[in-house]
Amino acid sequence: MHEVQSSTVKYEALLRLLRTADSIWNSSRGFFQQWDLSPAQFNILNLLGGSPDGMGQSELGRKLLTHRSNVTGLVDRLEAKGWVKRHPCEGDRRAWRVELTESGKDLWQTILPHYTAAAEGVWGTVTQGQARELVGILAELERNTLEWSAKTQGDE
Amino acid sequence: MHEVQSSTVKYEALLRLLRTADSIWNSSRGFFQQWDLSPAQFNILNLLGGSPDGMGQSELGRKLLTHRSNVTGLVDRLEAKGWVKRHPCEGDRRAWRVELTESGKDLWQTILPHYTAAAEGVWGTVTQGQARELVGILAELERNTLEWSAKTQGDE
DNA sequence: TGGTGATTGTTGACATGTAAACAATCCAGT
DNA sequence: ACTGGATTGTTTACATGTCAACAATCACCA
Repeated sequence: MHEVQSSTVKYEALLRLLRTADSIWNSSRGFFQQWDLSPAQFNILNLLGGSPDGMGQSELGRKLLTHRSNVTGLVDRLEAKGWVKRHPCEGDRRAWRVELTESGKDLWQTILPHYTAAAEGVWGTVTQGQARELVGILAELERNTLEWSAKTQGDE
Repeated sequence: MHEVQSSTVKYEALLRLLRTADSIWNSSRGFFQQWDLSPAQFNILNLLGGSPDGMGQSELGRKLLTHRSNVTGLVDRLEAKGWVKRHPCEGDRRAWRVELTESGKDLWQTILPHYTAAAEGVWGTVTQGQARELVGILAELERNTLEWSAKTQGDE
């Protein structure tokens, strides 16, 4: 049995990566459901929770790798539920500062420990060292992806 | 400097995993665009390309980790473009066999080498051995995710 | 001051995704 | 043969995502 073609291994490893991420994302849906949140909505809460001064919608979009037009609807729905509020942004009349409301902060604080515990559980017997190494590889993948996509398609 | 809390490292590694997958998926959109395909549509072609006898829609959904109701629309659009065709399924009058058309096969064969080359490029300096190790960790993550989600939410 | 180009959030059209409900059909056990 | 439970694909309603176009505003420079 000779060495398997590198291209095949890497091609399948890439599919596996996408599949695993999909799997985790999907099962997180059931997890957040108990607080009537979608994974995407929680990501916004989580980002705002670490940002006492709030954040503009375009900035939210950049950090979550999603288009700003998508942020509009996400913030709309979170605002309707009372977890989040739009404030006018001093010094820029185009923009909003999106901030957690008091109950939004409470909700975030409630969820956070459950969330980190669940994340811990997903790793199971994988050691912290392995996790660190994985992060290193992921960083390289992301770098190459962006580089390659800039080369082929330009910046916008 | 003491050891960083394991929970923090693993929590962030998980976010990183999701983010990297998102990044790759997004830039693949630009890649497939040159053949007027979305990533999701290509995944269907790719699955059917390796399945000479075609596949039922529910089966497609299971392999792509997506709901069967979503497959309906994906196959509709691929059929409208002529890459794919629904045949009645012998022995089961509820189901379709979805198969590539001749031009669908051609398209798949055209894209495949570009696709594997791009996948290769994304890995950059990451060795095949590292890729294999990463696959092992991903498998464990997926196993734990499913296990945990079955425990918390039941099977359906 | 005025003009030009970039950035902000929104909208509309559409693709992709979930979930529940539905009719048709299959299947297993009686 | 029949009944009950599972599975198939579709439909509907809705959340999430992309993209292009838009008006308002900002930032900078001549």
